[in-house]
Amino acid sequence: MVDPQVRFEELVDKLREREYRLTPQRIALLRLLATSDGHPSASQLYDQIKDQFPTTSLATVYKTLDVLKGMDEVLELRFSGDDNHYDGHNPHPHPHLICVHCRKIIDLEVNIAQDLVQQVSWRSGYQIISYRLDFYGVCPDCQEGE
Amino acid sequence: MVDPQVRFEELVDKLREREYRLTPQRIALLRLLATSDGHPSASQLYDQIKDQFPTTSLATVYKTLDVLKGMDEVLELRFSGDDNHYDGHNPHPHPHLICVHCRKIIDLEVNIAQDLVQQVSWRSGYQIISYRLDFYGVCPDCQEGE
DNA sequence: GTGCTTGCAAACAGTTTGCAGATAG
DNA sequence: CTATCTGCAAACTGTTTGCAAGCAC
Repeated sequence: MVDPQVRFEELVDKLREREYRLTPQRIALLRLLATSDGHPSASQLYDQIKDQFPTTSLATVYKTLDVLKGMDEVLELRFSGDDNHYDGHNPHPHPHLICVHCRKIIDLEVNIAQDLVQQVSWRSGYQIISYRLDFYGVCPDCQEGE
Repeated sequence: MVDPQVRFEELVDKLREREYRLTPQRIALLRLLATSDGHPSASQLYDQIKDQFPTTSLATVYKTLDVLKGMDEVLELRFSGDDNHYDGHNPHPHPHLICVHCRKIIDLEVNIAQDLVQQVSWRSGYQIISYRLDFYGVCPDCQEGE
């Protein structure tokens, strides 16, 4: 994983390059995205920003996330019956592993799916643009507790 | 794919077995699920049922879908920024291919992901329960039109 | 100073729920 | 006959939008 500080500065630079304004709220969000290694949801991000900026609003979080999504700098993960989660480290599609018990979401480092994309494209005639691969299971910690 | 009529009767039997009541609205929904080979959304199903039962409601569609989900007889597919779609043919997880242009959803017959599940389970220590694999792309029809 | 951004509140969409009346078994 | 199911309407959840005031540049 990229160093959080480096990633944070990268995000700041990208916003500046495109002449987006660097408000304190945005800085706080960028820092959170760069440092939190889980995959926080919008409201989790909001809760943490609120500690520093008590008047901040969820709408602002969403608006900034929209900007970042549009720049392909965060990956939005929508889950069944859950709110969306955001990955600001690696904005490109990659497999995730979700614990159905504690809801922890981890990245799968292995990029097993790259071969699949080629195969599927070839077999179906589709021009494959992207994919989404999630595994649902019980993580080692939660297996013990049962 | 299983013959729609056979699948329809199968669904009817499963409901009867568990002593759910076979109302005309439910019969209509089961028939739709068994025959429609796209992956209809709740409101698409509702629209079609409404032709036969003008007083039917979306809530009833959802309630019956809930029953079927609970029996593992339909697979609910939630998509980003879209409403849920339902697969009543093959209720077990399998890969899908979604055209980002015409929104068509097709099943991938290949079950490439079975090996992956094993690999991931072994590498991560997770007890894998299920997975979700969607490819996003442009289908052959939509490629021509561009 | 200009106009992008914030933050509130209200709107929105899909889904779920409560309940009185209808109906399958 | 009775418990389940229907269908309406209202509630709910996460997300989006409109707009006046605020602030980055």
